[in-house]
Amino acid sequence: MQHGALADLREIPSVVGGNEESRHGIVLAKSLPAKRFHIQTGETLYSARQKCPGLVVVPPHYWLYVECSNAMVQILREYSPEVQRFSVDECFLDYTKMDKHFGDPVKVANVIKNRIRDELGFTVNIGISVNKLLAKMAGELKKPDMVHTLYPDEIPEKMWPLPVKELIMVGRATAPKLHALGIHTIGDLAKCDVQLLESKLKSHGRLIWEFSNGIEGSSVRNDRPEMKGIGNSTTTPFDVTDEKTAFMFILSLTETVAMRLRDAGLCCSLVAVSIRNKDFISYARQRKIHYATDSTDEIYSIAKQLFREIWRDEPVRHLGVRVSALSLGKNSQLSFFTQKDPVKMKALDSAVDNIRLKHGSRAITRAAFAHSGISARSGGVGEEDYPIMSSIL
DNA sequence: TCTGGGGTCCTAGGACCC
DNA sequence: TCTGGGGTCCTAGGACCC
Repeated sequence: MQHGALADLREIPSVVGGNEESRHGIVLAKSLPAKRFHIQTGETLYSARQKCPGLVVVPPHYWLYVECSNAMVQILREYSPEVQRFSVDECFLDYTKMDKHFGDPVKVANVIKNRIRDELGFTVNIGISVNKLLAKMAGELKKPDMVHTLYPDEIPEKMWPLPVKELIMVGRATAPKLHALGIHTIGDLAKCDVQLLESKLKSHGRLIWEFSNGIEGSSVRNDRPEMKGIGNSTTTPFDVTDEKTAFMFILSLTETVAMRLRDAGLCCSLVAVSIRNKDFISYARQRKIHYATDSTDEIYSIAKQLFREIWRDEPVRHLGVRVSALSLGKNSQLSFFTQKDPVKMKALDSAVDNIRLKHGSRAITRAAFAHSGISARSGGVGEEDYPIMSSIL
């Protein structure tokens, strides 16, 4: 709207959606008017259009969302030093003792909400309570542009009547199991016998029972949690039926993963490859390596082995490469067994990284991709070129 | 013109050790 | 005609979040 768009996507049935031609055709986000047609995030654009002919579909602009997210966090930090990013569009803010400086939390929440709307141009919901779980549930109440409280004494009135699937951590698999036990609302869950839930759902049963009673005690962490793994995956634009083509996609994914790994200053000791076939069956294989590496070539070579070991010689629609068991890059243990000179490999990776950082990721690519019709780098949500990675969230 | 991509955590089973 | 118990590490798969 700030750039002169004619229609406000928020006021018409509209969705942000992926590109159907490249088999990315799902709903990523929806407007409230689109929601009234029962369009759901994650469903196919095809099905969304059936529910709402004339639906407006626009492509995503991930880096715009990141910029907006950063601007929002900047405002939040004015009101508390303890702000935890939960996702690109959600934060937790610890207001403990901050009322001495800024006053009543509900009043301040309204000020913050209005500032974000007026200064940044988008609306937010703010939920207030005594812990993160209840604050989050409060934020999910009526939208848009609202402030809600959900204090413990308000739980029976505001949270218990909701369908149990609205509770965080009750998803596609748990909801039907709860329904089978006669549990349909969050209130039903809260009044259910914990022992019974624990026997049916193990520790998850106790967790969601506690949540349904508003019990949750984690703190708002300002620092970013330690990264556990880095992965990229992609739905291929066409079914892959031969190993050679699969290896090209795996290489392009490995390029992204390894660059992110080096950008974060880390090495990995575990490599995993995942496959989804044309019937949507997924499987994966992982291997622990007894040294740590951040080399594109080394990760690629392990990923190729893993693919060979599991591929069922069938049409593939999705491929993924993921590294974990991360350690600090400095002083990394060199392997006795790699054929190539590790010092030279490191220098090569670092030279390529620097060229891409300076001149864009397309400035230098492997010759294998030339005229192949396959992107030399894949993974990531961005339609645009990646600038650099770990610095964002 | 069917069905995305990036994560974390938990559980179960097998191999191996003493 | 038999066959423990405690532990760690590794792999596969599933569930959840946004």
